[in-house]
Amino acid sequence: MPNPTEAADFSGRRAQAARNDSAILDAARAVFLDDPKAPVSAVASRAGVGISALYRRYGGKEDLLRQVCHDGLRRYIAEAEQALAEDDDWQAFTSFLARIVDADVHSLTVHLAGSFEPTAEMGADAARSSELAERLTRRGHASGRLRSDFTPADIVLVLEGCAALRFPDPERTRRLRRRYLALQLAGLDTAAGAARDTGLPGPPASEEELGWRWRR
Amino acid sequence: MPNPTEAADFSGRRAQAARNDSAILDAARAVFLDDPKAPVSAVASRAGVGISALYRRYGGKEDLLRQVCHDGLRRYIAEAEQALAEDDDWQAFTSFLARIVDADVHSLTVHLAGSFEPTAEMGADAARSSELAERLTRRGHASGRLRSDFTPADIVLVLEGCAALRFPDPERTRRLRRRYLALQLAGLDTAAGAARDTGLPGPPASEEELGWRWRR
DNA sequence: AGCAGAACGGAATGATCCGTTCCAGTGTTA
DNA sequence: TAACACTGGAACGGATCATTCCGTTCTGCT
Repeated sequence: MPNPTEAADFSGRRAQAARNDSAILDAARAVFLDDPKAPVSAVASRAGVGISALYRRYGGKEDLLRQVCHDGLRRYIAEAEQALAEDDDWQAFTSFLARIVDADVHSLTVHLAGSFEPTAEMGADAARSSELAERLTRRGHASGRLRSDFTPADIVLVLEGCAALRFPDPERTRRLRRRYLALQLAGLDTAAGAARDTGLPGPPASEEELGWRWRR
Repeated sequence: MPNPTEAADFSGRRAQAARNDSAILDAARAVFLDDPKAPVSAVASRAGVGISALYRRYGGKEDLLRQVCHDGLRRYIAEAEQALAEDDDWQAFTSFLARIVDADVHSLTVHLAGSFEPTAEMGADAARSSELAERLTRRGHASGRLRSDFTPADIVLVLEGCAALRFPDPERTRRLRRRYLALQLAGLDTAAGAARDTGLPGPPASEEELGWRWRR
């Protein structure tokens, strides 16, 4: 039996299995992004496989949902870390938002929340993602350009507003989301003159308010 | 038989019928706002009436959906007209956005689109609402404060981003939406210094792109 | 008082949808 | 060629939901 870690070039059935692994996850992401309540069969047919190929890998729909969501969370963290690696503080902050919008990773988490029982590991990753967002916000403030009444919780809701925009063509969707992200950044950036007279109204969302979706 | 136009003070069954008329529409708005695919029975129980009271008034679910949506469209128009009555150009523009956000009327249209066959009258009202939005945008530009690359199509998407924010408490939802509306207005308002260096990226949405939801 | 019927609540119906299981077929490995 | 891993998709069973139907209550009128 070949070493399963070097999963490079299998032929026939094994190759198909390896291809199916990612095909199913990709399909699941695409399908559930479009409709969180889509049937499992839609994922299978989008992936070009039978239902059994899917059930061989996942214990059930909830399991699949969880994996897709957790995968999205991991991407979120990866993007945040990449952004954090930028030298310029303001650049780190803005590129983070742009990255998340481009990766279309936020709506995944948002729309799927509450449709499965989260694992402990997901909880840990979620905590890590919050911490990263906070670091990014601090760097934004440190740059002197981010308006002072902007909080990490605002990141979540700004991204959510962008993620709500959806069009048939994914690339067009990305471009339009960028347009409104730019608009909000203009409102955020004191170097652009924003926040000259008034602060943002109302308190930002609390942690508890943001966590509400996850309850089922 | 009493004159049905003066629907003021009926007693007993008639009064209940009159009350149910609005109770059902209110319930339908609330329920479908929360979940566009909610069952008809959910609307009935929320309204505190039986299913038959509902089917007595509407030909079916699609009919109900259509009425709710058309009602929302009419409110949209009413708010736009009120805003247009403001003296100050910039005030007219901003208060329009605030009004629509407060009335939570936009997400209604957005989420329900495509789930019913629109009537000709709805088409006419939709055209009217576009025209009003365009007038409001022109006044924004006339005030000299609205950044020049902002178009009427942007209104739709800004509102859509706000409408995507949703929390268990409606009042809290309203407040938080206002927060992000304010953020976007800050990015829109050249008097706040926005748009000093860069324009918004990407072209705005076209009419066709915005109309895509209505196709079924 | 007594009747016709408007209006109602909610159970019954019938169809559809969907998650999951099952099985026969196919290529792979030894 | 025998054992096996994997697959596609049909079949099953439960759940959901729009709609219909029926028995009851209340109103307005004679």
